[in-house]
Amino acid sequence: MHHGYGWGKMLKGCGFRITYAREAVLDVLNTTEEHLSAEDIYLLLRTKYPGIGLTTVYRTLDLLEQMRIVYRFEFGQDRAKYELTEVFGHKKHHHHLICKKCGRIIDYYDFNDEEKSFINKTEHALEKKYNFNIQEHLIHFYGFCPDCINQEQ
Amino acid sequence: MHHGYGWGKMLKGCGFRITYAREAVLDVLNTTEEHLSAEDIYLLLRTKYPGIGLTTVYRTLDLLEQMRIVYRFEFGQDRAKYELTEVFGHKKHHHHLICKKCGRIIDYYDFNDEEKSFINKTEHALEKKYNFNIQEHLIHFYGFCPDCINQEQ
DNA sequence: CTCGGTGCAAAAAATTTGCACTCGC
DNA sequence: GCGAGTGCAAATTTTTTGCACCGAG
Repeated sequence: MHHGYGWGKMLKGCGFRITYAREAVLDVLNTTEEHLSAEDIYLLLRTKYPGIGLTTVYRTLDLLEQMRIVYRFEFGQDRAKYELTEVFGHKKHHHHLICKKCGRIIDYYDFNDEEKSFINKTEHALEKKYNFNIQEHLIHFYGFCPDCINQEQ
Repeated sequence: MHHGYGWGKMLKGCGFRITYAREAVLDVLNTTEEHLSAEDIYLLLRTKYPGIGLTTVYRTLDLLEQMRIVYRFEFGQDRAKYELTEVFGHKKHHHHLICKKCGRIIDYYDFNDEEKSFINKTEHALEKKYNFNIQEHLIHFYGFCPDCINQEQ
């Protein structure tokens, strides 16, 4: 059985074990394009990997977040959602466009060069000014998607 | 009694009433620089405006968010936090720098013209490409603050 | 005087914890 | 075999809802 994405090595290297539940969660995350909540993952698991509890999914996601294998996002009023980081998943770095009405989330990859240089510059300036060690950023645009614009309040 | 910030007119204009509880919540939001959770606001209220329940604070914040009088933020694992929007508060538009360890939040204003033009450009491009109507953006940088860098994991 | 707004208690929703059992190494 | 990892049930935490009463307009 191969843990093709490097997370196996990553966990082992930090003294954590490779378990059935962890494989299951990572398999689901690798197999979908969607942004999944802990419960979404739990429900998707159950066919292929029966016997895993929701508690374990939460605990696994916490661990994976700490290991920087997944990102945890909070979009709007919903529950937290997770996706693999660039290093461990197959999605490149992207930002989000979120519909305030229906909650639809679009990953967008455009504008990257400009964006990258802007972000780097800002990060450096902030690190210097506030003496912070910046590790990541979050850029979300909120609005109404085409389907919701019509029936907008 | 004057509702000096325009929110009175705003609420009335939309058919909502000016109440003791709403004044109380808005007074607290106006009086602090901090990012406050519903419960923070509830606790701060109690001295000056006794008798208001936490439920009402939640309901008031929901209303104010819908009226675009407050922003609702979710930073990290914490509960949601609120602050007045530019139009109704005394803070200008800003972004956030957040410590992943202690949760400290810094508002920074010193993003330059470059940042503004980058954001505008991006918003327009996204609106065109995805047919979205974009209303706001959220930019957060996450890292470790000076106090936490030392004892970092 | 009439609803919209409110307090309280109770429910729901999301996540975390305690504990005995299991399984990776 | 030892201890990290797990499932289950129960607890917590945060937010929402039901309902009778109150007060703004």
